[in-house]
Amino acid sequence: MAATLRDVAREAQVSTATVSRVINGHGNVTNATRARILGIVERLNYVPDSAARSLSTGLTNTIGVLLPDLHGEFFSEIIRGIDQAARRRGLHLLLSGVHGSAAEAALAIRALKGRVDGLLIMSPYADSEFLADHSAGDTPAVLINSPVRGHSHSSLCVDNRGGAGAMVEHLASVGHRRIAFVAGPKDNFDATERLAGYCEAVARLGPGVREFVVPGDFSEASGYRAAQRLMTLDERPDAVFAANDMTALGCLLAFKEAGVSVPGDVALAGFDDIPLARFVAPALTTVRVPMAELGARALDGVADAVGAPGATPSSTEIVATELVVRASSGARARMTA
Amino acid sequence: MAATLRDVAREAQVSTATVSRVINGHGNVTNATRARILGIVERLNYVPDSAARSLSTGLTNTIGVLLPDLHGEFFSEIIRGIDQAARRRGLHLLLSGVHGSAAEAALAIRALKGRVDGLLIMSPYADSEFLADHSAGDTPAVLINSPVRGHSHSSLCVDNRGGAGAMVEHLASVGHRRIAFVAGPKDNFDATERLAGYCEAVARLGPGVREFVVPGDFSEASGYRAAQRLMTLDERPDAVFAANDMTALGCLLAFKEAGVSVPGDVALAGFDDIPLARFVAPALTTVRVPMAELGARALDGVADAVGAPGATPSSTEIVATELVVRASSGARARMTA
DNA sequence: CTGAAAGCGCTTACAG
DNA sequence: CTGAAAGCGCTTACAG
Repeated sequence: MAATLRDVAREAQVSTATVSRVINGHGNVTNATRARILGIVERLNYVPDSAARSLSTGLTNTIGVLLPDLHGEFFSEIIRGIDQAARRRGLHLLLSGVHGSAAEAALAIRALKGRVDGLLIMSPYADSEFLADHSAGDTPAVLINSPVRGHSHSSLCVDNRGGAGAMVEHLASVGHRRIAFVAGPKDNFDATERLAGYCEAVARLGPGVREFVVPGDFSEASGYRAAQRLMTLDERPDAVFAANDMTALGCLLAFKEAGVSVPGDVALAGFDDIPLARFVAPALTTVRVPMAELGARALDGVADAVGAPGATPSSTEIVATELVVRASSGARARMTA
Repeated sequence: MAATLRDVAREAQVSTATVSRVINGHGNVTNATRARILGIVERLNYVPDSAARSLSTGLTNTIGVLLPDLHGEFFSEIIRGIDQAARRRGLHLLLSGVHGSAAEAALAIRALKGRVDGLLIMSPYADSEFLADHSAGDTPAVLINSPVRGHSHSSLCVDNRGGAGAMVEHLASVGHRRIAFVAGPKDNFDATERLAGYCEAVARLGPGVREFVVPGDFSEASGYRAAQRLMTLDERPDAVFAANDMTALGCLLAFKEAGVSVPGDVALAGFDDIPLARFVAPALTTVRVPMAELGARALDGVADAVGAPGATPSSTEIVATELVVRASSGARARMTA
């Protein structure tokens, strides 16, 4: 059996209150007693029980993290960011993976009660209404990339719209006019925002540039099909902008197989900047999404809200993206590794 | 304030014991009382407090996961495997990221006391001696890929040795004789096991095949340097087997720059089967490490140990690897996507 | 500077 | 089938 506070107190011939003070560094204790207690703590290898501590303080020093089914790199990058931020603050992370439905997500949130001080939520089902219903209300939460901006919770969004716009402008700036867009899933927030950014930019660029959207679903296969379809067109596009990198890679494959040169015959661009993007030939021009930063900022947001209850400003922050120009867009502009 | 057991009991005009029985499904309660209580639970949106429950039951239904600094894909795959297994068993996951030293890892383990029922540990510092010192002994734990096979804890290892052997045999079977090996870090367990597997296989294959090892450190850059060095040799190898895929990609780059054809002039193989392996040209022959399965099996191991305390068989399981033959090894055998 | 005591929210023998 | 009571291991006003 592991030693308890009482064991230490008995050995030291003091009350548990005194031991507790020493453990928690609450000054008012003689140096002598403190030293004696610390010695015994050491000897007994005493470690406070977190459950007990949580029960009496009402604090767990733990943040619950709800994540959807993310593809590999994103998943790991965002977790890394969250983990680093949590480590800096001495907080623990309770992870809750893929939730296939709103009901599952709700269950996961309930199960976290009493285990966490705050919630970091990235789930397609978690809008602010959902949270109001299930989050017990009193638990601070920040939503990542949530479609609905709640008034009761903070949220953090990737600037998908701005990033897509910047890409369209880049493609236009290096001379492309017929810029097609391979869309993502219609019910995906990132996907629809990127599409919107594309449309806005095209509209902005005026009559020389026209909108042309092909369906896709973020998969490599959908990119492959989209590219095949684009090649059958009478008026082929001179640039293809895919809603994400995997889709762009599918396009690349189809172009290669068809003997269409990238960027010679057609420019290609993606979104995300997955690690593969640098390695394919030609290297893929894309929009970088700073996942680690997103995770870290979200964690910081929750931690701040936990620290200053009530004073939650319930903001909506936008995380900027970065245009990464590589060979595939056929730009003669600066090249990035 | 969220409702407590007592609130429910008061409303239902029963004791907290009865409510507790209903909540936990302990049969001996009238259907009438049960229904009444359940109704109130619903109305008050009562959710049991986990900290309190943990304190009185001594169980947290949570497994602590200690991970080192893994590169992206591995990290996410292993977590995914762990998460799925945990979900199946209704367990929560407390994540503890990168630990740069044994002291840090020890601190992390201590901090988990009272928060977890068991430990899943993947850390270069966590051998069984370390665990005996810090794990409070009573917490079941399984080590992933730990260099030391403890007698007090179970461990799970990737069959690095067998995988490397299989690769050497594959390369030999398609006609290669001068098979060089680009090693990994000397203090890395995976790396040294792979090297050992290579050496054993070379010895097994007899006089026609000789051992030739070049240093490396798992990085792409080290592969690049190794390949350059190999090309200066009087007797160039006809196959290069790198200790991991990133190293192999470095070799590939060096070969390409030097105008050395792969697999025409030299065959190339890696280890890990990172996603990139399929995408490079030529696609990389490699050894797949089933990370998700590794994670899932480790979680299951901990959960079983938690369920059956004392009866821990403290086994050492080996997780099989899989030879993945692609174009880079120049095999005329079956090709895998 | 130190201690006695109540309390955090639950569970669980033990009686009845 | 149900309840009174003790206990899980800590923290924290409140006294002294």
